Amino acid sequence: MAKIHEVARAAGVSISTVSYALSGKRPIAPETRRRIEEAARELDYQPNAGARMLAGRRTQIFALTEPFRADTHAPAHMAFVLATSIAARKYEYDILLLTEEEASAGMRRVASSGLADGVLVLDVAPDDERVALARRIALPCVFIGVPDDHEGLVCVDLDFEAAAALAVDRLADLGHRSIGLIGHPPASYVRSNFPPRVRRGLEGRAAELGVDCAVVLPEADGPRRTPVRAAVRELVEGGATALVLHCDDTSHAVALDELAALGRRVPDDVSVVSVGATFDTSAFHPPIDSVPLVPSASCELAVELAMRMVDGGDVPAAVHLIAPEYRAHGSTAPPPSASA
Amino acid sequence: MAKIHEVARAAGVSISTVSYALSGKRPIAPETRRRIEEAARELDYQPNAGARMLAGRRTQIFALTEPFRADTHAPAHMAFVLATSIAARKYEYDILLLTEEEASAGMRRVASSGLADGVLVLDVAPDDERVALARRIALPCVFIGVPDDHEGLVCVDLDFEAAAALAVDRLADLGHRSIGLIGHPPASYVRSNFPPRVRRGLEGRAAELGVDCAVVLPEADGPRRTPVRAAVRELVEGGATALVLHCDDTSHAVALDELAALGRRVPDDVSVVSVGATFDTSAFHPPIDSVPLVPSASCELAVELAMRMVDGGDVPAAVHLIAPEYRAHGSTAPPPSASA
DNA sequence: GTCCGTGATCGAAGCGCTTCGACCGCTCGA
DNA sequence: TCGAGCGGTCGAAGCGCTTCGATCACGGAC
Repeated sequence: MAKIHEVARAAGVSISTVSYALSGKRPIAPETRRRIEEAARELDYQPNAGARMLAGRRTQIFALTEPFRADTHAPAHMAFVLATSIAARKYEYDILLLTEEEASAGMRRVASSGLADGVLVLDVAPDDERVALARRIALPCVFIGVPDDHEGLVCVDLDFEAAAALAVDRLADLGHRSIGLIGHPPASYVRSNFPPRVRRGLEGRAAELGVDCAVVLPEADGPRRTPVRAAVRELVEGGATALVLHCDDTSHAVALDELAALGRRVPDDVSVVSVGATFDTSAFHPPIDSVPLVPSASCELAVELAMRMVDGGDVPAAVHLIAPEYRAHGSTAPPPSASA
Repeated sequence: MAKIHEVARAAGVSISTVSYALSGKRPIAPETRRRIEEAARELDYQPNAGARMLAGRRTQIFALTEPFRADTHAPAHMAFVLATSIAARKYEYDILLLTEEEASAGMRRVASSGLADGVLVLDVAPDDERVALARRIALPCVFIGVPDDHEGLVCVDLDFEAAAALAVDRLADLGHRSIGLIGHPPASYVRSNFPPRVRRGLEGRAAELGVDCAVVLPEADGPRRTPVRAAVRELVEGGATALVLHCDDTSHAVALDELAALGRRVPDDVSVVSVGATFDTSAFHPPIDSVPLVPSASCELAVELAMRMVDGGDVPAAVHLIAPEYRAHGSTAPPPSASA
């Protein structure tokens, strides 16, 4: 709770010199700077947040709007919140949490009270109500996810189409001619923005390559995940030699379990690739190849763009897609027919 | 982005009158107040956050420290974060997120820069490092959870001992003389503060009432939850006529599934009670009686205490335990032997 | 030797709000 | 009738910081 004038007195300089020394905005003699820094350290000086906001026109705060919908997949979203927070701290920014109904009312409030320098929008729905708001408020907004109508917005996201296509490429390269997708529950294809993109990417690239492609979207249910098991059986018995998984971690585990129950070995009998997972697919038995969704990648880019906007740099209003990356863990191989 | 002087001009009064009218801290003539409120509404006036912090010595912000440990159960913690945020908004407070390593460094930073009026501590470990920090900083701190060493701290939590005891009471009242507890994985009994309290409460009350009591702590594992199934079998075959569940939602579902697989009906053959669950146990098949852990109850009390401390009221440094509540959903009945 | 440019530092003016003390006119009790 | 008291309002002093000139000493160029 030391104040700047105490530091100034301790260092034998004026208040403004302290400010310039600490911000580096004007040249200060090395010896003077040293004294000031030492005094600041000894007094445990931290500039008062309110005063800084008022005088500096910078709050050093980003608002994070996160609706926490009932169907929000908690672990994944926690990972995004965490990644955002860590990315922001690298620029000395803090995160103010705006939840629920507050996601919209809060955005407005934060904008007009000048509580934050920018807004990061998480858990984006295809028809997100925050889109309209983002266009209206005079605050940099970055969407992590892509709403249907994203004109004039700055969005960041994994290139899900390319991610799915990458998985298809890999499998096709190995000689697979028939692959199956186990997706999220059907409801997710309405509420979230990315499941349809994975499906599109997969089917599109499969068509380009002349690869057969079946899609099953198992309903969500209890711990038995019966629909997932049924999906695995359906696809494998239908002749698929490779499975692409785009679903939650439990479904991954259940799918592997079902393959084992069917006596199909991975990767000898069936190849498996995960697309868009935020969890660690190398921890499964067996470890699974993955084209992951990396929260820190999206969040770091989002924060970087937000910072540029705050600093007055101009950032193209566009969807900034992050290139996918294939992580091999040994769950893919040529199909049995090819080696036979 | 309207400023107070614009409101003052529009309403034909001085700046201070606007401030008093809006804060209610001095009597203002009804007609004047009306004009001011109207002007504020029309200009969409929101006091500037920085100016307010500086002049008012109130930030209207609570910091929330949430370490997001790897073993943190995401859905439960998201529920707490959300509940805290909602509780805080009732007092017009916002939540600033402090995560990870930042949980400690951030507490210090927030305290000495005056960014928040108080700190809410979530996901408390028995030997939490934030305890020492809380004693050192000059900011109201409220722990949601009880660390081992809580002297001088303000803590809020469900009375887990009483919750477990309540479950035992209910079962004993119905005539059960042998009950089994299926708890969290053993590791949780070291890392978290509440599992041991449930166990203590259960065993203690069971001993008082002369009820047999067996405890199994199944290891965490994959989606099959084999250890949970084994635990159910072990307890039921060991003669338990009632199960107390203190574990995650998947384990609940698996336990019910295993009972069904064993041909034991709930509640006719086996009674089941859940203790300390944050999820909805009435959604299971069959619905399960519950002595729940209600995030909003803990968080609302925590925020209320924090507000009192901010307002200078004195709050006893103590563990504020919340009385448990029994929610019947039809999963308990007298044991078969009693009715036979 | 004078002048000017430059690096280093300082003083003071805000930033937009809250709050203290003062003021003014009115009512009511003595 | 007079003054105390009070409801209602205003002006101004900060809150702690950033930042814009201004200042000053010093060296090099002419």
